[in-house]
Amino acid sequence: MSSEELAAAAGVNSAKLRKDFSYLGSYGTRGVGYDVEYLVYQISRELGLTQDWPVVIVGIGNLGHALANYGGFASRGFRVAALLDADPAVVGSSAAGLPVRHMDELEEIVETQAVSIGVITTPPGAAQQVCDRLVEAGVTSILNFAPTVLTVPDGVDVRKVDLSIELQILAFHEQRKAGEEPDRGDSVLDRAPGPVRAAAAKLRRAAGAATAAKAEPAGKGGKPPKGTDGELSAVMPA
Amino acid sequence: MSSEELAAAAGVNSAKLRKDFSYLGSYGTRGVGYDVEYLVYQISRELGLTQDWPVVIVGIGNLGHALANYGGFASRGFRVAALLDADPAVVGSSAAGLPVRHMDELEEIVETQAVSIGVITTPPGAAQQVCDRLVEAGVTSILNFAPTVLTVPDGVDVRKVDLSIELQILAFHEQRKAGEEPDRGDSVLDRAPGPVRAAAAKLRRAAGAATAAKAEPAGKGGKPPKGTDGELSAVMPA
DNA sequence: TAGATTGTTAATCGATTAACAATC
DNA sequence: TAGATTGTTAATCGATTAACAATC
Repeated sequence: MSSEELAAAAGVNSAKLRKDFSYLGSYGTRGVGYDVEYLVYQISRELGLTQDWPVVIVGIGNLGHALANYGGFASRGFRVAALLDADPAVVGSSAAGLPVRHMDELEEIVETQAVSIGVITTPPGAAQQVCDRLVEAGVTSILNFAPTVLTVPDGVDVRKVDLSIELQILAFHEQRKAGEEPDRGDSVLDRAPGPVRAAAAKLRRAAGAATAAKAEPAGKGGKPPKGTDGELSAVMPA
Repeated sequence: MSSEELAAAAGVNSAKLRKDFSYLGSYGTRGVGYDVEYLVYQISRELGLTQDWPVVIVGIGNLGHALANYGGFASRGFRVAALLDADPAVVGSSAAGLPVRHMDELEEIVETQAVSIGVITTPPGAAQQVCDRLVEAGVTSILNFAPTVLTVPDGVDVRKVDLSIELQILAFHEQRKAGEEPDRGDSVLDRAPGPVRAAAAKLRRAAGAATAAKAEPAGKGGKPPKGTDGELSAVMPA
């Protein structure tokens, strides 16, 4: 398949696609194109998706359960090495066919199964303590679903998942839809500088058959800079 | 507080911070700085976080439960208007203090409570059908947790949450850590072009006291382009 | 008024893309 | 060999940042 076809399918520029691929190596054939299966394998390998990654999930409430059952993990090479909880009422139950084990077994599990990634789905109050214990046991990457910022020593990676962020992005666009004029004629945004105009265009596409204009009261104080209409293109994804 | 102080706290450049703020309006005072409380209010308003956003959650399994209980929603102005499920065994139970209602009540709920945002936490097989029904009922923004790509008409926004993406990012860095030389001296990356060097530096920071080098077998075929060491800076966040 | 800091312009930097030599 | 398409260079475009006039 040619870079042109791949780029069309992915919705990107073909030169960019070729340049990005070139960072991984030289996996195409001039005059022919790319072998898709081979390409997928090479990218997967570079991303670490061909490896087996044992993970422990700590805190088996609803979210812990949901993650244990999540099909997307297994298909990307993540294997649940153990489900752990500190609550004796939960320990011994099972989720996704695995027994919930006690936190005290953490160290042994991490060591014997060479676990380097831990997932925290505890209540916020317990998260830092669990995190410290994971790190102490030898875990060097932590995925945190608890709404707390975790402190870790150098050499440990933490990523925080905020389940409401995507909802906030939707609400932002929803708010803009409500403010859109049903009339699709010229707008001050068409005369705005490049990035603002692009963002406005995307917005219009998204808004489609515009919803009824619900007037939003103008904020007190301060007027938006000329030609931007208070556009948040710089901080909000389309 | 001055843009300099705010920028230091946020870890960004102060000129960028002022420029970004200027897209929203003129909320600072020359010679003085920014009134933080006022600024927070203005940004929140622009992002739509000062509005009340009623949402429906469809599919009350573990993930639906977890989201219904998620504290981050309420604090950002999201109000659960209803929990819905098609399974009679689940309808009538309660989650987060709310009753689970039957899918058939969807249309009435969306209309009477002016719901414009729907959250889908059903199994993948049911997601498109649920999505169609939400759209039909008048929902114009959909947050999809089911591992399926949804098709929607123009004017409807969809965002898909893949719970394994952050885990994949951690695994990517974990893989790089394992390949890092404990010796922190010069590396081919220090002679690489700008973006690659920057990514390498970030990686080193993250890796901290390097973990023991676990040799990763080189992939068959194709060698990385000169000076990049197969770096994925273009596609992977730090 | 003198000092401080914003909002914005202009310069710089980096990322994207057009163009093309290399080569299948 | 002629046609096609990669991998990469150079040009373009856009985003970041330094600098500074405006002004509190």
